[in-house]
Amino acid sequence: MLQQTTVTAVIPYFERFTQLFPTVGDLARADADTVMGAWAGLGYYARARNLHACAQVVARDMGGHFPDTVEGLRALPGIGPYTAAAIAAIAFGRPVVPVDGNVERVTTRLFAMTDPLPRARPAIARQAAHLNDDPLAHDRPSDFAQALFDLGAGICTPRTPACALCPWRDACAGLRKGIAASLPHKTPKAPRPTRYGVHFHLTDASGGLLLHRRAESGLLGGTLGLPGPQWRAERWSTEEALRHAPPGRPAPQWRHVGEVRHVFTHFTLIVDVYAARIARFPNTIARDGGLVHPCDGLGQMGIASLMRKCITLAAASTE
DNA sequence: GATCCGTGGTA
DNA sequence: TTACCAAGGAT
Repeated sequence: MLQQTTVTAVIPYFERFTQLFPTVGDLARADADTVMGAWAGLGYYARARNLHACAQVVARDMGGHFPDTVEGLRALPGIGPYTAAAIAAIAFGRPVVPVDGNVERVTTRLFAMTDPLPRARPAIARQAAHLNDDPLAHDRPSDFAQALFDLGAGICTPRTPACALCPWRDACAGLRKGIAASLPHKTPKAPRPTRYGVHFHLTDASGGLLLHRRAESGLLGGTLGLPGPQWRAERWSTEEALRHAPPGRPAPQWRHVGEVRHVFTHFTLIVDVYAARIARFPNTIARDGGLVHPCDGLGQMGIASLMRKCITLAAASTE
C-alpha cells in the first residue's frame, strides 16, 4: 500500500484491509470484487490485483509462508526490488538496504551525487547498499531501514532539509558543498497533456444506477464506473457526446450537469457529466456490458475516485 | 530505458 | 493555481 502513497493516506485502508483479510489465506480466498472494493480510492489498482495474486501464490504454493530471501520475495507478483528488500530487512532481518525515494535523496546528498535521475538510479543503489556496512547498523537491518526512511521523511526532506538536526551532518558531502537541498537532480518531465471524456449517470425510478466494469488492465483496471466513450485529446460537443449515451425507450432526457476535472500521473482529464432518469432499465442492459446497482449501496464497490466525483456531481444536481 | 499507472497533501 | 511529491512495479 505504501508504494508511492503517503502513510497518512494508507492508514485507514490498512486498518480496514487487515480487518477484512487477517491472514494470507483469507486474502487468497477472497473474490476480486471484495479486494477491489477494499482498495477503491487508494489508486494504482494494479497493486490490488498483484497483492491478491501474491497471496494466492503464497497460500497455494508456499503453505502460507512468505519467502525469507530477497530473491524469493522478488519473484512474487507486485514485489519489486524495493519491496523485496524492505520485507527482507524489516520482516526477516536480512542485512539489505531498501532503496526508496527517501533513501535515494539521503544517499545523493550524503555523497554529493549530482548525476540526474532516473539515469543515476543504479549508481545510487550501489552506494546505498554500503550504508549499513557499519556493524552497529548491520546487526539491526530492520531498525536501520526504518531509520533511513524516517531520516528522509523528517530531516532530509525534499525542500528545506533540517541539516542542523541531522545526525549525519558532519559526514554529508552535499551539505559541505552547499548543494544538499538541490539534490537529487532530476531530468525535466514532459508537460502533462489534457484529455476529455464523457460519462453518463443513468438512474431508474427504483434507485438503480447504471455502471460498467472497466477492462482488467490499463487505466483504472478492474474498477467500476459510469459508461461513456473513450477519452480523447479533443473536447466533445453535446451532439457528439450524446451519440455515445446508453440507449433507452423512450429515449432518456439527458441533462449536462457539469464537468469533473481529475489529474492523473501523466495527463489531466476533463469529464462532461450527463444525467437522466428513466422509468425502468431495458432487459438488454446486461447484454451491452452494463450492470445496475442501487445508488445507496455504492460504498463497498470498487469505484475509483474519479468516478465517485462524477456520481456525486450528478446525484447532487438531480435532487 | 521510457511509459503507464491514482490520489491527496503541501509550499 | 501550479508543481511537486509520496515506503514503486510491470511492461
